[in-house]
Amino acid sequence: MPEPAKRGRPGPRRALTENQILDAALTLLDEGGTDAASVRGIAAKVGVAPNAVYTYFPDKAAVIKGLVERLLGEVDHGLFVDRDQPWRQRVESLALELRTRLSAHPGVVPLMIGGPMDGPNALALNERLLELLADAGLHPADGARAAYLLIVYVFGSIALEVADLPQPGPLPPESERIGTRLLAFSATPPEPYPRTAAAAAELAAYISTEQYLWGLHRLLDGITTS
Amino acid sequence: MPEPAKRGRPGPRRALTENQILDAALTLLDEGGTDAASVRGIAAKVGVAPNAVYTYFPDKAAVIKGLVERLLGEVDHGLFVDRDQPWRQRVESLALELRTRLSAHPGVVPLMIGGPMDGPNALALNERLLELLADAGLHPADGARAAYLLIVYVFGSIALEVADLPQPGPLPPESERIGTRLLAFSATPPEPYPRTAAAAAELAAYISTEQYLWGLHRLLDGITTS
DNA sequence: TACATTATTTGTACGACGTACAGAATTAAC
DNA sequence: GTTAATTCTGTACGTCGTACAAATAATGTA
Repeated sequence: MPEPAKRGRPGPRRALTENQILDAALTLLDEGGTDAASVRGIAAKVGVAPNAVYTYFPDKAAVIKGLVERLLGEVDHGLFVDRDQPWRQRVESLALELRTRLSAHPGVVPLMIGGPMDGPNALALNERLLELLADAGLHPADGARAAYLLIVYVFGSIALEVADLPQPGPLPPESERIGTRLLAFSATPPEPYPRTAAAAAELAAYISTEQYLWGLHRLLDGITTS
Repeated sequence: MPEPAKRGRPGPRRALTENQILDAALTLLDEGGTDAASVRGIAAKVGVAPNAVYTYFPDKAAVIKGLVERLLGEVDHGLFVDRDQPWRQRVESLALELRTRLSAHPGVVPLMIGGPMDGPNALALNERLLELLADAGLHPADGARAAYLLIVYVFGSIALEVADLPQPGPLPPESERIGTRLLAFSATPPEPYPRTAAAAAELAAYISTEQYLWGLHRLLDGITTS
């Protein structure tokens, strides 16, 4: 929505766009963890003075907010708006899609939990979920509560996963912690401990996804039998 | 566990203790929010130079960790270790106790989610929950999964509450459109019901607790019918 | 009592952070 | 060519976490 333009115009060759800034922020978060998204770092990444960022965003919080919004905007609604599909499958698609999108950028999760998610895309997703549950035949009141439960589950699950993962580059000194965690949470204790960090990460990913689905099914059972 | 002491001894009047530092940190968090717990602020609160804190904690993260641990150490185990009580009630007691403890200090929640919770008290709680579920007759594998689900639910719920996400609003008026009703308790309360801020807070507290219990029951239903 | 030893606290300093403000640079409209 | 609008930079302030060395005060030993 660019204003109709007044007298004078752009600036000097316009070195920046909002999306470049968000790209830089996301890259930094992905490779350096939650604390790596500094305004100065972002500016450096796009080759600009630190305060140039403030031409496009009022403050750092706005950058984060924009980033979260863009991420949420990427979720594929096509997966769960199809009214001909069984509703449980649609909920599952939504939950899995969200999880996939978010855990692809673990550094973002603490930031998005840190502040209110009231952007248009967040609200749109909320709305979709409510519609979906209404399609499932739930009374609006029950639909709202079920939506709450599902949202809590999705975000809680991701937050827990992220909190457990090593934030910065190198993996933790000992994979012992992963081992005990899996022992506590997984159905079958990993008989052979993962040798390499990559194997450990892969196993953890598999188990946590499987875990996630199991919990989701229990949730759905709870909702339907109420 | 103070070392047996060598030759010389204390310092100059020992102005500090770990607990005083944690107290100051908690007070700051309570009255100023998550960002208010700065090392300098803590030091000022106990009337000491900023770096004096580093005599007792290696860094700020350790202070936070100590604070979380102390908080978790305060949960009353007596409420749910009684094997003669019905297990569902015991789980409920644990979940509610945790929620009460944590939402009494909302500023702490993002901090505790920010890092792994691997302190002794956290692990002890985990252990208690697993024992409880074992008492309930759940197969160890199912117990572990149920524990995961419950933990996700408890922390996710609290995190969501703290993050000011859209929670289900007042239930009665069913004629309203489903989407807009959810907005009733998000970021800025529009015009509806509560007149005073105190009344609104009270109502919100009631609703979110009630919501929490409902979700918990759905969870428990899901677990038992699996 | 005097001394040496040790734990605690402070003084000072550094680098990184978010961001405010004034000006330079650049472009478009007149 | 002048003018007005926009974008970016230079510089600066206050705050943060925290490292290092010196000052302080209490203790155990002599």
